[in-house]
Amino acid sequence: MAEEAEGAEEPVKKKRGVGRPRRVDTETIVATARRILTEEGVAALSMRRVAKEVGTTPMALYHHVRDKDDLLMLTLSGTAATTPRPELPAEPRERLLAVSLHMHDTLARLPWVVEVLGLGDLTDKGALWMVEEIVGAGIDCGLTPADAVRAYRTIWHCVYGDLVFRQAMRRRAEDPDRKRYFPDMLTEADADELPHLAALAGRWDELTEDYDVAHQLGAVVDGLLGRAERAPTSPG
Amino acid sequence: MAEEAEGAEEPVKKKRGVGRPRRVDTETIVATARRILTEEGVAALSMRRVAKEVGTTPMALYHHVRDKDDLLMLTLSGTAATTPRPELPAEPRERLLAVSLHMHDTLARLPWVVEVLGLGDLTDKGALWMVEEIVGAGIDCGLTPADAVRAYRTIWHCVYGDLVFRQAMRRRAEDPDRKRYFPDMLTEADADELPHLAALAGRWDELTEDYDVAHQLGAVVDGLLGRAERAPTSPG
DNA sequence: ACCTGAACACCGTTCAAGT
DNA sequence: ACCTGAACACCGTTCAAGT
Repeated sequence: MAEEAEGAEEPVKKKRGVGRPRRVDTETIVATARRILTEEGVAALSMRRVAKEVGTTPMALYHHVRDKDDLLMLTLSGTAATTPRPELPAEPRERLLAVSLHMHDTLARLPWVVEVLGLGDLTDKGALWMVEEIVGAGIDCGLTPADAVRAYRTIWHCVYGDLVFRQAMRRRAEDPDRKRYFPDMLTEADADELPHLAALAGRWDELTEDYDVAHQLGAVVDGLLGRAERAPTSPG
Repeated sequence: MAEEAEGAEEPVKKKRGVGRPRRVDTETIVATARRILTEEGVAALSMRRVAKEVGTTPMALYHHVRDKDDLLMLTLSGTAATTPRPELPAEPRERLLAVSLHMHDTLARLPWVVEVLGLGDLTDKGALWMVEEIVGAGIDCGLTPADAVRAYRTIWHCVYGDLVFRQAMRRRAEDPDRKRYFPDMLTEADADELPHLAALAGRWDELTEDYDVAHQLGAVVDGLLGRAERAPTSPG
């Protein structure tokens, strides 16, 4: 029984390179795509590249996936399971914040996942526990189930937005001859129309780097919980 | 000489199909790209397509823009000016909310802009008044300038996230044979591990459609303003 | 059922050469 | 300075045919 479980669990990989190309199975295709994404990012993934690395023709892939977007979504499944599930505080507001931050910090290490998530689907079953915890904690804080879902969505937007623009910032930092726009585009003449921005221009980069998602999420959660925030969180 | 001036000022367009192609200028290139983006979206934009519509070779474009990303960023300039600037309430918290919503509603009508903004730069000078107003309103509500910038960034993440996933939802709705993942992936067996999600699965689509950015932003702003929210906003 | 070969209609960008 | 032609090294996807 131990062996059976072991064999069923083990991913196939390209163990036998000798014989003629074998029939490919969907999991090999998805796993290969996931490896390319992890190592080189979304821009490096092409159907032809996956086919080549799997040892088949591009068209063979279309027997297992509908199209490239479908393949991208399939690569998400199982990624949440690669990060251990943390211990969570019992107090619901703290639990809500802890899960939100766990979500953020996990994804910050998986830049390709952020790009694929923009396609908009929750496809990794192993990630649903985070949604469950956030919604559950919201309810425990006094929100209605519907409001807890709305709160989850808003928190997700904050997390996702931070990740997207953090990645954009990193890309820009890596390409040194990239043009800068804001705040460099501001001239002295703009100080009349845009006084605060003109005053802050010199500190903009510093403020961008200082941006602390954890702190901001704390404030956002306070707002989302509203009056429920001050409801008695009975200390035992 | 009159002809020379006429030719120089007037945007070229394809008025004269007869003669050999004229020298192209950057603004024509950018305007053509912007038209393609407006009419057909980011996926339809290619350097070759722009070159063809401008009446030149792909390589001529590289004399005016660094690369495709650069062209994309240049297309943003001037788009904010296409939406009239609204009257804003005087009360700072309401002004903050009104500008944030104006930002959202403007971009909801410009889906290609949302895609390009993911590149991460504020390139349209005509859009900066919104940042100025949000930061200014934050300061008027009692935030420090630094906290007002952080608040602006968090609000922007909420706005951007909503737009991205709203667009993804629309895309999915337009492709009827696209696979659905959540909540369809939930089985009865998941009700143990994911009780709230299982209970809410049937209402998920309804809750997604009901999501009201204005309402959520109101809560987020409350949280961001924190105690300053109740500070006296001296009426004179 | 699953896979292949060839083809269609494209990409972004470099390079050396022209005017 | 500005533009061109040809080339390089790719794309996603369709179709008809093979086993």
